[in-house]
Amino acid sequence: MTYMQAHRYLMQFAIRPSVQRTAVMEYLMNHKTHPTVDEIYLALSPGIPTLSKTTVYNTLNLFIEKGAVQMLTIDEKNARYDADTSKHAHFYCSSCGKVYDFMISKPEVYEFPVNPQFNIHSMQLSYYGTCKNCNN
Amino acid sequence: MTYMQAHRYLMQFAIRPSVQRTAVMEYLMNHKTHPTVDEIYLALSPGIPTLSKTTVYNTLNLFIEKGAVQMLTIDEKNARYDADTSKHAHFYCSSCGKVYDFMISKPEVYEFPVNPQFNIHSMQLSYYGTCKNCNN
DNA sequence: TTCACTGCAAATCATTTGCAAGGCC
DNA sequence: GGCCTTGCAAATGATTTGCAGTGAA
Repeated sequence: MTYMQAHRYLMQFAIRPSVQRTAVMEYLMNHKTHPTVDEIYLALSPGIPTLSKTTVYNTLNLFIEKGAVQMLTIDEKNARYDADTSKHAHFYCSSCGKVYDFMISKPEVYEFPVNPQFNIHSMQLSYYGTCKNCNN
Repeated sequence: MTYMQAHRYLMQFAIRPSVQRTAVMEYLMNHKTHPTVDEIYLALSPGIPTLSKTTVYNTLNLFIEKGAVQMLTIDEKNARYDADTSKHAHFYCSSCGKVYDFMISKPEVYEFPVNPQFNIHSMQLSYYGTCKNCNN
């Protein structure tokens, strides 16, 4: 995924593509590891020395508002961000703290239930446990 | 749900039932609103004037460790706690911040998927949107 | 020129830690 | 006595806010 592709993607969401914003989106598209704010900041700092963590926060909050990324609440310590808004679940390893994408083969689990009490906008399906690397 | 029932429930999990611990468990059993630490503390303070928030934190962490309650990560602001460990989903209203229990009729969504990469201990199914009270 | 964006510093808020006092076996 | 529990105060760490400087349309 190139810088220009991230640039175009932002325009689709009517997000003005500044250098900082495009770099954050490019990073999210290329690193499907559901990074934290700190990880994004540390990764981009060398390339953009003036980057501040405030801008990373501002940028991610804007992306969420515009619907370009999803915030994951799977990890109680830090917010994590996912630019992949397609239907998939996540697995959180409580040993190493990594968040993995998790494809569930039953499509019906992703359907929004019908309930007159609730107007559902989105959902999150999260599994917890230990990953293979940590089990051995 | 009485104090004595909460007391017995704690014993089942090999949790020494102090006055503070039993009061926290009794509160969780009687208020299925997925309270935050602060809500629990504020509710119990009048009855137990010496209670400290540290003790509420200690107590809830102990309950989680022993498997007597589940921590919900549905709300990115505060941890929330649920003494009902049976299979059910949750709905988070992004307008009023309330967390509702949400029964999903399809039992298959609660089944742990089989995947050699992951050793699954638990899951959370969370829906986001606005509730009926906030829509009107 | 105007207005949105950026980034530093300070503030806020939830949670954890250190530690001393109290209570139970 | 010894250990577990409690609770205060301080520390930590993520996130937000205030605000002034910068840059683009």
